[in-house]
Amino acid sequence: MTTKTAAAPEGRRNAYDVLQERGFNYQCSDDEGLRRALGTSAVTVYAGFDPTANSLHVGHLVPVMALAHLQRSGHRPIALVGGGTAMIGDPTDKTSARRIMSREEIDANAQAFKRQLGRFLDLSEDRGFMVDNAEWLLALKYIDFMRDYGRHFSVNEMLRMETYRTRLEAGLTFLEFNYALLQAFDFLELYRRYGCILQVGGSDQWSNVLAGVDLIRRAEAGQAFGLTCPLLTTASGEKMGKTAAGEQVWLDPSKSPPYNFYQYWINVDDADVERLLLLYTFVPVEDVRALAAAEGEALRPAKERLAYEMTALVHGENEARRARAASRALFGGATADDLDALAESGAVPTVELDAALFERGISAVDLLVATGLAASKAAARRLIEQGGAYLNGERLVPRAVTTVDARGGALLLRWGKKRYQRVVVR
RNA sequence: GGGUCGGUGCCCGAGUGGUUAAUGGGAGCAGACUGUAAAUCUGCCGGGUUGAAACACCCUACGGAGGUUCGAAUCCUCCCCGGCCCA
Repeated sequence: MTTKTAAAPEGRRNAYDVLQERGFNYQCSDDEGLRRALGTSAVTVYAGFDPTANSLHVGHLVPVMALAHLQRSGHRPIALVGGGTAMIGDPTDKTSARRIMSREEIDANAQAFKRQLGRFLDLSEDRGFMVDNAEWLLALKYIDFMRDYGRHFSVNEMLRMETYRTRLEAGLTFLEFNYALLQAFDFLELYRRYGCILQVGGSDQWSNVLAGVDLIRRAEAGQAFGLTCPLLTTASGEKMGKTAAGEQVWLDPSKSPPYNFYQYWINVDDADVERLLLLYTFVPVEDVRALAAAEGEALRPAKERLAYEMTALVHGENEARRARAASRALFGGATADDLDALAESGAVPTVELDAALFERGISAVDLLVATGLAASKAAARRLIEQGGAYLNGERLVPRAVTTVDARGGALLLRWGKKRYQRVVVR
């Protein structure tokens, strides 16, 4: 895999500058100091991920890419899985407490994370590795912890943090209030065990990151750094990594199929393309600038590049090629027949339906429901009424769909302008 | 523990005995315009049944469980959860 090549295109440039140029640096505890540290020797750096779902999603990926760039510049990344902290829940950006997860669930999620992170980071041997903070957090003794570390934290200071201030109005439990202490302790532990002196995280983690830097100074008189990446929002101000419908875009192909994943990226706002190419791909900066210089429809190649690179990184080149071919065909005016070859490979979203349904004739409404395009019959009716349903490229009216429509044993449904669903008659 | 205010549809937030599937805003979906972009305009926006269509019928819904009433999101009782104040 290309991401695992040791020699970075950036050569021996200071990793700080690489990150700076690509837009990763949002806040830093000490820009000068960090730049110097990164330029002096190989640094051990970590980013944490709480295993609260069985897959990472694209929102996690910015810090991951930051680690990847650092690794390519010769530094050593640690992917910290928050098996211990997941049992508490980070109050940041949440209006209510997170549900408590079981140990088994957390472990299974952590395993899934490791597989996915392996596509971006070389987690073998000495190049980089993964650790689970459950290793030290679960063994903590309350009294010892409070006496040794609790005294380093000022409640006055914590209460001034934005994170807690907002939660003070909605309600905050002591359990969650502790999250910052534990994350700070993680950093300290990694500092002690592996000489880790840098934590990278999303900008929402800023206060937690700083807490760690402070703790290392107070407890060990050591110098560590914190760096946060911009919390991605789209040009229109919404959180990045969610589909229009508000669903997360996952890395797990069973949750977000490669085709959908590809489509997500090709549909981003014009204004976001350049930033996303810089943050989410390894495309050289000059190339990104050139691609993104285009305007209007000419920006399409830039979006295609973004979608392709992302899909290739997450799902591999093969899947990326198939998704791209399917996307081009679907939006290039291809008919159901043209799509057969593509569909064979499974690149186009496809469902199978029993031939008997078509032999006796299935209503347009039922067909939309049966294929999963419509969430309910009411929704399907609504769509047809409004003229947003298409069958084999023609507007679908309320009628029975039969084998006549399924030429070649397949038909192509479209919901609105963008959602395609191929149906194979079996 | 005491007092007090509150828990409404995906979110925010009106409603305080019937005309309420429940004002309004946001989100979302569709159409028009476009470039698989944005903005704008229009329509839709709990589910199901019959139907060409429904102001037709049924179910579910206003934290939970009971009750009062011809009728409740709206009144009463108990419980659960949260804010604020006091301890």
